[in-house]
Amino acid sequence: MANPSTKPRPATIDKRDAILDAALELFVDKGFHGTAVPEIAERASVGAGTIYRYFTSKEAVVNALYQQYKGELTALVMRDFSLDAPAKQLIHHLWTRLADFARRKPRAYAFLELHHHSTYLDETSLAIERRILDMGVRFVQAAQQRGELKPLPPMLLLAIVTGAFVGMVRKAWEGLLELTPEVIAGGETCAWEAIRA
Amino acid sequence: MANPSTKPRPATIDKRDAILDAALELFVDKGFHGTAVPEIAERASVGAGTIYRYFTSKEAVVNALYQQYKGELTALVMRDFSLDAPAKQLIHHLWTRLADFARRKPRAYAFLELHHHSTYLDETSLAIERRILDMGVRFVQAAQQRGELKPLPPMLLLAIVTGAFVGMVRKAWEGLLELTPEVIAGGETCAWEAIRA
Amino acid sequence: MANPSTKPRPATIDKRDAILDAALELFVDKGFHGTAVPEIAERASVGAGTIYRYFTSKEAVVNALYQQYKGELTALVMRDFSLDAPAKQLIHHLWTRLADFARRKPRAYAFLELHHHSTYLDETSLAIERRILDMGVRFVQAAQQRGELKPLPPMLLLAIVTGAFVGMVRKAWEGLLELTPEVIAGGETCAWEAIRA
Amino acid sequence: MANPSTKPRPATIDKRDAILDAALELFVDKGFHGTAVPEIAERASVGAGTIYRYFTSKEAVVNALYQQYKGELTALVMRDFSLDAPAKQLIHHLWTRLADFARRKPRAYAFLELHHHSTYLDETSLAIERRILDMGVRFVQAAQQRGELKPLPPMLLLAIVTGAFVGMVRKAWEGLLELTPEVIAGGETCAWEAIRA
DNA sequence: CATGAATGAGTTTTCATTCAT
DNA sequence: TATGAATGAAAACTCATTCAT
Repeated sequence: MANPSTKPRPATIDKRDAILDAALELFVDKGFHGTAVPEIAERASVGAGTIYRYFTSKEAVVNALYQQYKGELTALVMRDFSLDAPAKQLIHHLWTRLADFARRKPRAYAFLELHHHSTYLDETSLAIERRILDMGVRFVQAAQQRGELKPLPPMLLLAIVTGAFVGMVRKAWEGLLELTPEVIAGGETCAWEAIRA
Repeated sequence: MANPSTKPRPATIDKRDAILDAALELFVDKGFHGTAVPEIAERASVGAGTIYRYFTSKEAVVNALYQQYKGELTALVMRDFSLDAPAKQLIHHLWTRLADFARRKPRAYAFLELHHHSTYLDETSLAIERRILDMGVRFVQAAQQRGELKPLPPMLLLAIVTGAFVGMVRKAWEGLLELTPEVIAGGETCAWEAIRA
Repeated sequence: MANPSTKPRPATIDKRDAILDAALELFVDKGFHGTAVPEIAERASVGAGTIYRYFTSKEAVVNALYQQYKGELTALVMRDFSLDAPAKQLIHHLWTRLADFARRKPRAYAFLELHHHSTYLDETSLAIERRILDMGVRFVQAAQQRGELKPLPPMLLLAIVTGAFVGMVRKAWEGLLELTPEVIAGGETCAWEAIRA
Repeated sequence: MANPSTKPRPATIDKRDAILDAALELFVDKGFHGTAVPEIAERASVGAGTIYRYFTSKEAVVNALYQQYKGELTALVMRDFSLDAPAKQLIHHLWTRLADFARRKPRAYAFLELHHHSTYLDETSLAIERRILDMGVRFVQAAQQRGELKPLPPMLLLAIVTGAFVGMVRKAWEGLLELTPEVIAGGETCAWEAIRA
């Protein structure tokens, strides 16, 4: 009642978001093929047909989700990221930003993690992934040239750090580890000592 | 007369194995729900109905696969595993055994990794997983008491090491990293330095 | 505005009824297991999947049919049934009401008769049957105490009368007997003289 | 051991009979379409393929059963059946012979009763049924001409008597009535009084 | 002869998508 | 624009029948 001039916006955005939110939860819990479109509709409190007014297909929904959250995560990590800061500082930046995202939006992080390389992701989604990886490799190489990191294949160091992070978060999903600030900081220490020269 | 012990071989074992092999590949590539039973049958060069002579359902196939390979991997890691060896040696043992398995049976390792906590795994499958985890935690605690590892939550250290390993192997699946002996050894060094006190 | 109470009519009720009608015919002709769901769908001029919007399974369809028609028949027989009327009058009531139903809805009567004790009937369906039988036995006992019926086991007298009725109707199904008013009345005479004291 | 010269007979006949016996039970309990051929094989302690050495198809099994028992029952009823005996005596003969069969071979009687007019019976099976019916009608007509029976359509009288008998036996199947000699005799009295002039 | 493993056609059921309202 | 009833193609699964042993 506060803003009677904006007519078609609120509902439209609300619906699209409701669909994406519902899909996110279900895809994480039951997988893409294990989730039925009417199920998404029901959880979104939306008619089944409505989903097709916002997305061309079920695949379009996963890809929209993937691109939205991968973009969000990338932006979060990139902001204030100085390419020539010391490696230790870069790791700190990366680790805390990722942890922040994973704690604030655990579903979204789980979704990105679980749907990495699925057959139903389109070229756009896969391209984002590749671009981020490329950048990571360049950072590692730069730091290695400065002698800050172990002289191992950059891809291996990247894999170790991101793998360790994913390992930590997954245990948290399973309820086996609580992501307290201490745990996150401890994980960062491990990650740093894993790759430092 | 020469070999009276091999009776159920002719086709029975072959067929069951063919089905499991086909299912392994497809489940890794397209997921459980993304794989149709007739698809498995075709790749196994077997009639669709035949699958139901060996397994009661599609779920029974995933669980058979999970239990077979998880058992195999567990046995491989456990053999000659001395509980009171120095932590560094334990990490070496774990890392090389896992890497050996992941290199020899990459599909099987990928399968185990991707299907960890799926809704279609039965209680037996999930119990195996829990048992292994328990054991891991106890080893870490023992080593921590000897002052060999960082005084962080055991579950975190476990997560860091296994996460790092999975990260390494995943990059190998994607063709971004080759699992040469040097790379594997390098990864081990990282893992060890990540958690050493 | 004129008729606000009839809302779910347009197609919902029509479709459900079309499915039940089609299933009734097919179940009578070919049996429950002998009838395929798409066959029902085709005869009902409905998509195969539509059946599952109205019934949870094929079994649910038989049971819905059974309960609908058994209820209808029971209500028809019960209406104006005076418990303490002379037995001859009760037989007349019963016989004519049953015959009326059997003539107006021969398929439905055949269905009820053929599916009496099937393994796919659920507890609700079987309970209806038992309740009716109980009532019949009580009527017979009362009439026997008044000396109107033969002093034989009530269940036997019940069996004789209902059996005779079913025998008559079955010959009509087979086209060997026409259910004219005279035939029906003749059958009633037989039934009455069969059990009268 | 008494007769070493008859080699292939015992097993062959045993097997065929075992198959028929198993099929009889299953068809009565679960219906024709509800019974799987391998199920019959298992209950007959015979390989599934063996059934096809004795019968060309599942349908051939039902028809063999039908013809065997219908023939047996017919022969039993026909033996010593004098066409010109008084109707009361004929009813007694019929009723006691049928009851004898129904008590000695309840499964077989149930089978004949339940499978009367099924789509899977072949022409031979159906012809037997028709022939018996014809004969029944002629007996009734003869007795009517002698003034012993009610002047109602012969098919109706036949239907009443056989229907009453079936009604009696069915209650026995359901455990609601015990086929003692008294009950059987009581039923006969009812049947006779139902149709007597 | 007897078998039972193997099969593919056929069964019941689900679900992504459409479209009349 | 939003809906959800309707659908048919495709899923999981069953079973009558065959055939190598």
